[in-house]
Amino acid sequence: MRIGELSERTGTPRRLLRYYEEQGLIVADRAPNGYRDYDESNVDRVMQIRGLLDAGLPTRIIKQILPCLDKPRVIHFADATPEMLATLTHERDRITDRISCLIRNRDAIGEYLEAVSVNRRPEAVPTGS
Amino acid sequence: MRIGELSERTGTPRRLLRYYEEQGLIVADRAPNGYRDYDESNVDRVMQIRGLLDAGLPTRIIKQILPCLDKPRVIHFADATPEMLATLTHERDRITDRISCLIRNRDAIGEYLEAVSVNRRPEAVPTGS
DNA sequence: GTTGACCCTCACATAGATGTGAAGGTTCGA
DNA sequence: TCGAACCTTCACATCTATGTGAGGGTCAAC
Repeated sequence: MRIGELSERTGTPRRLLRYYEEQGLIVADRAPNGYRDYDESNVDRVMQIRGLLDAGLPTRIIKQILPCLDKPRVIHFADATPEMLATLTHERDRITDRISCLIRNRDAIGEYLEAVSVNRRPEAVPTGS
Repeated sequence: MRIGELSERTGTPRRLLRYYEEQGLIVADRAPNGYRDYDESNVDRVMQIRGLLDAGLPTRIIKQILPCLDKPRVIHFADATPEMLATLTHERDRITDRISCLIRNRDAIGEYLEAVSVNRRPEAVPTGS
């Protein structure tokens, strides 16, 4: 598929698809006329990328994570240098931190919304404190 | 406490503490000489802010979330306009999306690391596919 | 064979979070 | 009273992900 279709199917501006390619996050074949030619797997990959970017990861890190997401993984074990494994471990832990932070805050928002929906103007809310 | 101490205790450059204030995320009293004067609660608040920024939320959104985090909440119910509640609901859902994305990817990294630790150079990995 | 809808590269612009430093006031201890 | 270590504001710089558009090629349909 060409860039327009990928753009539509992923809701991503063409500009960014080219940018992700420049950053080494996706690869595209080229048709004889120079047009980029994407295969089906790029749809999922682009969604992954967007999700991770939105979650605050920079392209530099995403690039290192992406090989983990391909199944079967066999081919990619060549990348598994000790430094790479250390990086991955570290990033995994940082992601875990992010997750707990987000869960905490989401739950706080949830509780707030709950409290508001129960009583638009409460004098006191049982917070346990 | 003054900005230097808050900076040290939160691991945040002074520059950013001033920036967060400018964005309306924190407030500081002023000593007679003009120095910012923070109270204890700002330590936690700054950590919240940094966590959320790191998780990809812009200061504009963080500003709207912060009131949810204060307990007791009683005072803040004044902010609970319908638009605000809609925004919060929406942001909560977006955060939930981010969380699932991060969990998916973290687990994928985990599986990758696991696979590597079991066998540095496997011919085939049981992926279920 | 021209038009319209694609595609290409290149390049400059923007926005948000952050780095850095200048120019200057305050406070405190030697 | 001087210097060190704070603090202030202001302003320009940087990086990353994006927006936008110019200048130009390709191709299918009419």
